Amino acid sequence: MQLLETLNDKQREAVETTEGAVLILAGAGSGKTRVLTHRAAYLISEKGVDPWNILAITFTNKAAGEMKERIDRLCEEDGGKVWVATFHATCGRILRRHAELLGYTSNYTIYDTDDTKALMKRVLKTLDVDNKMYPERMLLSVISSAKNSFETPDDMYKQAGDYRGRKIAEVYEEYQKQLRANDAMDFDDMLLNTVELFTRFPEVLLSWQERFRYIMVDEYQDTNTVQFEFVRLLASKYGNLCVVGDDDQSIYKFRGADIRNILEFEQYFPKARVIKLEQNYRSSSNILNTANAVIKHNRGRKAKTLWTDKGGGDPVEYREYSTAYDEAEGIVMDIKANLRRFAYGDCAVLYRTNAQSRLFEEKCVLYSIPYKLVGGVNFYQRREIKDIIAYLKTVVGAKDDLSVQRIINVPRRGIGQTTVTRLADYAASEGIDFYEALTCADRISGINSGTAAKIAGFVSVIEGLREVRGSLSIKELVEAVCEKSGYIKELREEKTIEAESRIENIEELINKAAEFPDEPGDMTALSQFLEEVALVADVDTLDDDENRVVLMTMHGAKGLEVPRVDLAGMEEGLFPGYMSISSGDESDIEEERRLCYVGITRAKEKLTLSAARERMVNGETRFSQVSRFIKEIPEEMLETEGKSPRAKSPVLPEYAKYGMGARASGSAAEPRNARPGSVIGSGSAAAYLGKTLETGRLTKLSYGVGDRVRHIKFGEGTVAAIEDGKRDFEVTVDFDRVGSKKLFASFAKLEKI
DNA sequence: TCGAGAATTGTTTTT
DNA sequence: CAATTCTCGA
Repeated sequence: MQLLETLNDKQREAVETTEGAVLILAGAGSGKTRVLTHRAAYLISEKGVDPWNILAITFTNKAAGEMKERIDRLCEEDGGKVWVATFHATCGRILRRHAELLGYTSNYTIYDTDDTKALMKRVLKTLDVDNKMYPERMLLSVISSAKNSFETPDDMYKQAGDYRGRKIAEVYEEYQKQLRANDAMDFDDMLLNTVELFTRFPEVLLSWQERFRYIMVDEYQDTNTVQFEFVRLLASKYGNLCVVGDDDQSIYKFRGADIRNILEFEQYFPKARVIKLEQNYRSSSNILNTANAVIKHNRGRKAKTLWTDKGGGDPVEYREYSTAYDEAEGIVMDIKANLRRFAYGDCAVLYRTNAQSRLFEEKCVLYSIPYKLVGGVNFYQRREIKDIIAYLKTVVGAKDDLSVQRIINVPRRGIGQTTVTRLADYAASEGIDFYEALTCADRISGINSGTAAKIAGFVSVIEGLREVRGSLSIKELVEAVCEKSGYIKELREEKTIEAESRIENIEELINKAAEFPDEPGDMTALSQFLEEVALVADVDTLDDDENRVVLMTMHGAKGLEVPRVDLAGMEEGLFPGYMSISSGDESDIEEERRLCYVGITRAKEKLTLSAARERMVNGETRFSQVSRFIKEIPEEMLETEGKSPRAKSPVLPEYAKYGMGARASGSAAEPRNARPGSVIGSGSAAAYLGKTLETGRLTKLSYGVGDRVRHIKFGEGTVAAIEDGKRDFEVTVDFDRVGSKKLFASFAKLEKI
């Protein structure tokens, strides 16, 4: 039983409780991955469970790979047979098997964010909706949250309070229709459809219940309602469900994650055993105390106190720079100066937004520091990669119009927008696929013979590839696509550095294809390859063994641990972000605070926090105050280059403004508090540090009780009451969608309609 | 049809 | 300051 020897009492309890529902509340760094891997190994080697019957769901593919490897190492039998995958990969694999039952082909396509955006554009065109009034981004996010709460277009239509709401429901309906027509699913659909499959076909559900008798879910705090339902259904026969999570690390509310899944787990599973892991093995006590100091400002969390028997370690540092440039330089130089202690691979720079990465990247290049940038544009989302993938999809015969339209003129074939529109219209009127329309282009009115010949050229490229696909491996097929389509040729002729790196990326894709095990002509394998490619996240490409500084967002850093961490951009308006401050909803701030907690707890030995007083945002210089999260840390816990940060009196730039850039204040959309020349907070050190944060007061509101108003996030509603509070008006609004909320007028930015 | 240059507009976070 | 969209001339 040496499997259990390396575990503490609580961990051991978690491993040994194999039957029934178990909720493991695992604080940051408390060894939850250890518990999960040991639990799987214990099930196999001590309880004699067939690895085939175990399902473990992780948050990223990288985590899945690592967990699989560790389980394998722990047990002599083949732990490799344990199904370890993300929610999306799991659903993808299940759906491949039963797609026909739901009216898809087993060849169905997965649409990523870019694809759905393109599709939405087309939806707006077919419905003749003004995309100024209804931006795609907003529509997609509304649809996504609808899907995450099982809301159909019909439901949405019935619930809609006004014209706008009904219009959005119509868009949702058409969007789904077009997805269907393209035999495609977006990320949300993958989960939704699996749940639908399980509910509509009990015999299918039963077969999977029999398969997965033991289920474990990692990062449970970030599951959404649909994922919860998926897990609940699967576990409802045997009831062996073990979830591991930490409510303090729930950072994906914007993506539909519902923290109630963890807070109310015991209500869903009354017999659930709850086990708390509170000993932290990762961070020094100075770091841990800092994390605790911040997170304790959140309400509505499960009581727990992380502790460690580690010593204090290095003091946590806080550095304030005058510009974001200085900040990047300071951090990078400091990493360089401390190389004896922390190798490049031991360092991570974390920030709130991807946009911040550029400065760090520049400085790393400047001082020739090896770095790895995670996030931003995913490898598989690069244009050239998506083009090749689109070719592959077309060649396999996926009825994905979007893919065909994407590549019909790539490389240049002289087939323009007008022609594509004509073809699409024709296809729509005849009720055929877009590609089919291409094969009879010469019969379509409005297309002249010259254009028809160009289209025929494209068709013959595809047909030629279709003829050979049966005898080629995936790798060879990718090569054939690059060759026959003239894609590589066009890039070569460009002779720019840009084109050069595109070619390199394509070669990288060919390498990936070569690694994929398949027989020549195996179309199922090709579908799998395309699916895998669609579900790769950027963190997945992170290789721990490389000796490079990691640059990424705090979201991306979840699940990671690094000896040295720099948290950059600790400024009000950036972190916590402007949106969370202005929404007037305290729970938004709490989510940011959890993110801060996640960031802090990534560090094992050394943590440095930093802020810049001045930073370029949207081409405008923005001045900010120090993040409230810094102020939540007791002064004596922070070391600030000998001096206390609060004793310093920083010089306030003349046009200091709170939150937004200069343009907004000039736009006169609403009365601004800060006229140029009137410095908020009077420039004294105390005011700068926000002890007496003075946002100025609105003296008049543009709306009154009974007026209809619009809120940037909650949508439309009616003003129920206005109270003249101490420092601001407190406005109570009954929102159509989200119910009644109390907001501060100066933050909420309500718009009268 | 297509490219160059102008204009506009935008901010979280990601499977 | 981008990145994307728009506009216009060839």
